[in-house]
Amino acid sequence: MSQLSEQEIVRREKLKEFERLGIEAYPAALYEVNATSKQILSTFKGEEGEAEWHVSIAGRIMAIRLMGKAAFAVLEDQHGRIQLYVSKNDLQRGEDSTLWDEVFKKLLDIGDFIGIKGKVFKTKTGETSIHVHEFTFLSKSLKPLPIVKEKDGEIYDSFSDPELRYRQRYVDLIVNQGVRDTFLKRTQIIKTIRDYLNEHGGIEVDTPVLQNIPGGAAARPFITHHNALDTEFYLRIANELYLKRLIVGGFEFVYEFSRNFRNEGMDRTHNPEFTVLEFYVAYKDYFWMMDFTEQLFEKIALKLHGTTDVPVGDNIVSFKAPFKRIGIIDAITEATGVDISAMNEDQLRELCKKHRLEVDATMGKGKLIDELFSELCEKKFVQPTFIIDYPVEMSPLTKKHRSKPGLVERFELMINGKEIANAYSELNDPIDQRARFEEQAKLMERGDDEAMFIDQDFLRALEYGMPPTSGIGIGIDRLCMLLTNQASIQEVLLFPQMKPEKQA
RNA sequence: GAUUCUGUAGCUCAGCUGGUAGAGCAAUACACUUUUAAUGUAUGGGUCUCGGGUUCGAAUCCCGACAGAAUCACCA
Repeated sequence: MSQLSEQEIVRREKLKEFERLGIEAYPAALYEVNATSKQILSTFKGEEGEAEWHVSIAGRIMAIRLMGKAAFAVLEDQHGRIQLYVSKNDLQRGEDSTLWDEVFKKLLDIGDFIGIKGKVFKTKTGETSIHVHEFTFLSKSLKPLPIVKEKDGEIYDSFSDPELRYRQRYVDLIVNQGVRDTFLKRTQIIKTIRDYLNEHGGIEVDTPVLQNIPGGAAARPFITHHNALDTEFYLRIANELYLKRLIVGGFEFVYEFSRNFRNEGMDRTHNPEFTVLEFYVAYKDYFWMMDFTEQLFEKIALKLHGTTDVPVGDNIVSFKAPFKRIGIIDAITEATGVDISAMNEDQLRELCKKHRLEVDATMGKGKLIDELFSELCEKKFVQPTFIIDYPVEMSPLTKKHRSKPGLVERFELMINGKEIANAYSELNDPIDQRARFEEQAKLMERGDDEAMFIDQDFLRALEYGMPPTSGIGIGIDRLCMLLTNQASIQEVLLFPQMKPEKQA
């Protein structure tokens, strides 16, 4: 604990004053609440003849404007802020004016929690307020909050240092109006998805985070150690292979909001732990999945914004289904003007070099095409677009295309120049799957540290037979960034990863 | 991981070419019974991120560390 500031000392001294007056600064008893700031503000009209409305509400004091024998204060509860009007007369108890002179005027600080009872009214200037006739101390705040002021939409003295905001998210949530709203939206997005999947027969499951073999994606994992087993485990990079095992087991529609962990760089679109929704539906293919996905996205946008047109940065993104669909080969051909469909690995490498893309010997045909696409095309897709039919080399878990040789039945959903979802007709041929894993093993030998491990148990499961299935992974954090119009992943994660704080 | 920028009061910031720190809000005291960035008067508050160096003298210049942001690389 570092040294206390002057203001912290003052607040601590007030605690002694509480004791002297016999008032509990941290009372144990519940406080009965029968209204919220939002309810009051949205229903009270202040018209003549309107019935008197006595409320009991609780929250944190965010401002005090003391004016002699009366005062205005601002109370913040979960739903918003409401103004309080307090006067000496109303807190007077016979001869005893302690509640006003001592408790309200001297001991109450910005940041303290109080409960109040009073009558709703409108002030001269027309602001709905509560005329307080009783107040109870609920919890004392010992640290001064940053004071953010606002007038006509203009913010003064904002609490804006990103480091402080993310490390002390609790303070950010208290003082910055709108931060709480972003996270409520995140919750609503997830709830909308969950409801939608449940309505369509989805079963929510939990699969292991600690895995022997980190499978289902190309990424570097975190490694941890189990003491009793004296074994290394990996934190999952994806849950795909486990969900498919459940399809083998007879579930026909499973989903999981999967916290995944990847030991890679951090920036404003990457956090070491992040959330992906994956779901798998038996007897479906990737065409069905595109239909289902665009319906889902349209529904989320409507639920959240009441419209399918969502502002994202400088653009308006339309989530109105159906979304555009284009083959990845066509997309690259369009961007480069060169038909790459018949090119071999060396020709592709040359093309990459021509566009000044970094390539090396470990990159196979699939990676080269991926490179071309993500460098030359990805950013162009602002409106939701399904990029479909990827080369087999870059999709080791995807079923071969039913009619296009060399391709697989896969799509990625691009929105605002970013990949938001990735889906396929799942590869369920165990012989083919084994061959694809062996390809990956070769890539690993060539030095690709993101190539997949061979998961023998997963192959064994497939050998028992998996129905034709379509599956998808949707990046929930990025979806939330889109729908809340945030440019940084840290704005949609309550506690984004940070380097450990140095203790003084 | 690389490059650039940033770190001064509880918060947001100022501090020119080196002379030992300032504003607004917040706090404290007083005044004010419908204010709303309330107002007025007065007061207090700082190991200038940390550690070295140059200098008579460093918030300021140099080196290093720590933390954050932006861009790039890797990736979702």
